[in-house]
Amino acid sequence: MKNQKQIKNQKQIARELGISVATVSNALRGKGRVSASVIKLVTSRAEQVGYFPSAAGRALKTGRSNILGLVVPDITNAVFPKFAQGVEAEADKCGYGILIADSRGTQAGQNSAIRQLIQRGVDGIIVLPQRCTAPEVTSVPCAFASTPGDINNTVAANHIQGGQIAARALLDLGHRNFLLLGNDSESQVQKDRIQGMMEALEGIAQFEVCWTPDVFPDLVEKNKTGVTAILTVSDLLALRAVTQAERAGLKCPQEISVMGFDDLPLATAVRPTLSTIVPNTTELSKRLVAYLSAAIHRDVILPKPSLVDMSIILRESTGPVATHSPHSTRRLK
Amino acid sequence: MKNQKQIKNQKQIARELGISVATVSNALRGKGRVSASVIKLVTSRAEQVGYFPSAAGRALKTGRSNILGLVVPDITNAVFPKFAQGVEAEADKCGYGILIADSRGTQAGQNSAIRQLIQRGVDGIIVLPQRCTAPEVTSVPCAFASTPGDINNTVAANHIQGGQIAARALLDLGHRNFLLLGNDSESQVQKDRIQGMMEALEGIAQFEVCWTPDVFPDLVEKNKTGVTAILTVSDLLALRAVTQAERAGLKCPQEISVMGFDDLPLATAVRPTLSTIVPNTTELSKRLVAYLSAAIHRDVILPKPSLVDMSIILRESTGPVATHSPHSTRRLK
DNA sequence: TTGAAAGCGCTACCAT
DNA sequence: ATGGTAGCGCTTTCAA
Repeated sequence: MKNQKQIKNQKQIARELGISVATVSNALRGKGRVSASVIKLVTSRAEQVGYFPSAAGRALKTGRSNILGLVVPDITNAVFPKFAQGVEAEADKCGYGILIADSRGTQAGQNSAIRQLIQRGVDGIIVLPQRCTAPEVTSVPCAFASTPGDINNTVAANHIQGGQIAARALLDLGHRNFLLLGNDSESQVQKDRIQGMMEALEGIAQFEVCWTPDVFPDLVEKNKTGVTAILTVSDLLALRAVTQAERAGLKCPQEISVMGFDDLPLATAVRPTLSTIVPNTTELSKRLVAYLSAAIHRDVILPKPSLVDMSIILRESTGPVATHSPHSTRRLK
Repeated sequence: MKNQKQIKNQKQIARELGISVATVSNALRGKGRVSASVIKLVTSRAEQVGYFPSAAGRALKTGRSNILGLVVPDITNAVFPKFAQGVEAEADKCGYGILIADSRGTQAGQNSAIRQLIQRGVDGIIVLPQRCTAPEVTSVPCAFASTPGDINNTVAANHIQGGQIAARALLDLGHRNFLLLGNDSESQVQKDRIQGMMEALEGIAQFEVCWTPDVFPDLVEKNKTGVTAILTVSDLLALRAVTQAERAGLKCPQEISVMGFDDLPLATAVRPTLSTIVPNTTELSKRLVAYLSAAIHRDVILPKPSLVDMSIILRESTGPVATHSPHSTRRLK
């Protein structure tokens, strides 16, 4: 017991210094009117004994824990880590800690996760909703990161715009015959991305949409019919397209270009490295935390919910359409 | 203000019921000697008004927050999510929440993250150390997840054993000429994995170790010299080996087998799917949380630190050595 | 069986 | 400029 280094509190510091706890508190917080000499005395003493305020005591008094909850549908989902990192960094800047909760992909799990977090005393909650399910009404501020819905506290990546810039980038490279690849036609995110692609291609190029729950289309055959570019809704799918193509002897990007989505870590770990559409997780996190912070402090004007544009990173998996290819654009004209 | 649903506390429940707070507390916690009728009365009332105890109040009184800190070197590291999920699940089972902190890959960041967590009042901390750097002494129980070191509160995946089973699996498939692939010869994890592989192969098969910080070995040339199997230290590296091989016209697994490590999500997303060595994150998490829980409650006997064996998953990227191949084992004999 | 009261560590109000 | 004190919500001891 004795070897356990005792943590000092304000009371003990006050006693040792022969002053009151109120003065210690005031001196430490820079509040109140305390003489410079006492401030110096107290702060140096506090430093010396390694004092830091008790989170519980402060939370009880102020009614704030300075902790935000983060509900994620599935931690093993590859897009989560980048997001969590952004949120953690931004929260840290604002003095908040992040308590994570896994909703295990179910609506019930999501609700129970939210309840859990509230009971743990978080000041606000960020939810990455599972398939855009409606939120449960809660007693603390909540912000949602998802595709735009009807709720007004949602911040979302602009997946439609993301799909558009993916398509335009390949149009710029001369491609005029596309294969659009998704793997979950129920996912609003994927639907939005595909929709954006279609909007950008409509009337300018040929395209075919292909949802592949399990079977993968025969890329060689597609290529024979003139396809020179594949737009996918995820890096994982893009990777699969690339490996599938190369196995069949189709060189990427010389004979076929492939575009991914999300800029997962694997995008730069594979060869060819993947061109991809990257969500601005920093900005998303910033807005989510800013919204919560404002709501927590009961600011009158809350930041507007909004869409955050995505950007593009061109790497090795995309290239100009091969002019000498028998399947190139020229032939279609 | 008025529309904000007021959260009830014990005092209010006590007043409404015309009894004392002490009785409410006792009834709710099943402690003390309270009549069954009062218990029923209080619990039903609590349920009815949606009462839940204030985390801050309880923490202040008990000195425990029921929150564990988790320090990770880099959230975007692909092995982290599975780990975090395991820890979160296990902690949840034991009534703990998880507060995450990113050490941003530096020793200084790690120390500051630990300090932060302590200030937030966590009861214990799990650290995934950056390159096995020594821990800073702390005032709360700490458990480390890493390769075995000298510290006695470390739980680690048995990377050496993992390397061994990777090698043995391919020996069983008839392979006798290996290429061992790492990409960071400073990493203790990678060194252990390679060491395990070498131990299993020594005296039984030929092998060559190759550290590839940037340049990738010419697999076709290696294959010409008889190599039929590649053992890597990560799925990412395995994937790169597979794509490299297939680009060069070497079929996987028909002509060359490739083994990964970690069972990242991408392992099943690519073709061929990757055979890999998978750490038992569930067991690791269980032991870490169990250790901390025991330490927090000042149990006399603490669970022993220990190594957790890894297991193997055989998928499509490995196969029997081709008997007809001119480079197969027979030729070496 | 029940209740009164102390006190965990902190902040803020009000006196001095 | 400084200090006394109340009280945040809870648990626990002790008294009734």
